[in-house]
Amino acid sequence: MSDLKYVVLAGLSIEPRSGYALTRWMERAGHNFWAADHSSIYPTLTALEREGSVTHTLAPSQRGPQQKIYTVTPAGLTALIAWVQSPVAAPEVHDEQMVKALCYDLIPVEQALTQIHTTRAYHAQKLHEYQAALALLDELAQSASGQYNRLGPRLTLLHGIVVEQGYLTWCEQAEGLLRPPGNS
Amino acid sequence: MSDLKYVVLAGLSIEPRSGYALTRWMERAGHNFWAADHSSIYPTLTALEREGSVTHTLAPSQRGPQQKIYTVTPAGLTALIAWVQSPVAAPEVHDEQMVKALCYDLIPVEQALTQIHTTRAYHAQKLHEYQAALALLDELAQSASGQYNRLGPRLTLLHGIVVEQGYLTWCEQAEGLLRPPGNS
DNA sequence: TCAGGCATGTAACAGGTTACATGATTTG
DNA sequence: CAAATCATGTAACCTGTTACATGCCTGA
Repeated sequence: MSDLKYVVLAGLSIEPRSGYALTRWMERAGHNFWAADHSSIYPTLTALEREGSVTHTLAPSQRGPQQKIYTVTPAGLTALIAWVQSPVAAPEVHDEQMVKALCYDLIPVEQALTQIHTTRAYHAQKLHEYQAALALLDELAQSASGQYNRLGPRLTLLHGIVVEQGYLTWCEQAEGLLRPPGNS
Repeated sequence: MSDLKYVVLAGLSIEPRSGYALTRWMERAGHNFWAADHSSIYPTLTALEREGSVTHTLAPSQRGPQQKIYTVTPAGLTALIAWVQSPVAAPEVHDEQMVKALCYDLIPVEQALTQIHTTRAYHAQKLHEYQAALALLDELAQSASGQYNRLGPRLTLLHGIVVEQGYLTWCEQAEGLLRPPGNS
């Protein structure tokens, strides 16, 4: 039972969705804490359905073919809750930028700085997205009658924001260290 | 050619090491940006040697059996430098805590708070380790004649510190949101 | 009509993890 | 003398990715 199952269950517990919508959601919201591709999500949904954790109903789509809208079953919810209560594992990171930074002594300073600029732009963009999403959440929380006022999505968004801010801080520190001292 | 090859090359470019020492290093320093186990490091070293990127010499050990000390070859260094200069990929994260946080609406607040306390303790510990390592680096940089004064290790340490600080910030925010309002 | 987004899936391959397997040396 | 740490490796399994495969609908 891989963790991806629980990620998918978690995604569906917020709101029933199609595999395609789940993929989109993982790209946007989920990407700051879990990476997954549509080609692993579809088989996971099939497996979850086989074991009785989700069911699907067919629904027409505005654009494109019919969708399978997946919903968490009571059994699936029970399994999800049990997992949520189990001890957390440490986060696992694979950050190429850091491996490259580790080797910045081996390349010209200019190139290292250029690379960091690119990285900074990427994370500034991400920060922007998360902040916009949080603003949207706030709006929905005020207008709607509480069903959009879940803690979960807010917590992960806050995390994303903190992470991106941290990365930007690091970029500045790195630039400071790389730029030759006394170079204005 | 997996990225792990370059992680290993990067680790060896800082200092020639045995597979065991590399594993230790990945656990400590490397764990904040790349997760890998000894059972993937040994085969990677074998592969790197087969393609001429590293060589090894045998060395006796104080404790335990003989070690294979691996060194990066000129060809390996060239390959590493080329990779370092190539565009960076976005970091890939798999953070269980965030998936669970996403589901905190489903469990009692007390349990969520307990889980966050555990997480906070973990990251506080990590922060401590990284700060101690940075202090050690500073010492070495002052005393030794520059060979310990590489930018790379300092950059990744700074990143680790920023990341852990960010995580601690998030834990506080999460506690604030979870704790029932008006509960002193 | 054609490019792009919607929508779902499969197959082959690459990668990493768990567990297995071995054995020396030191510390308590 | 037992446990922990040092030290290196292998094999089976699981998982996930890349690429392949299909087809509808909409807007330019």
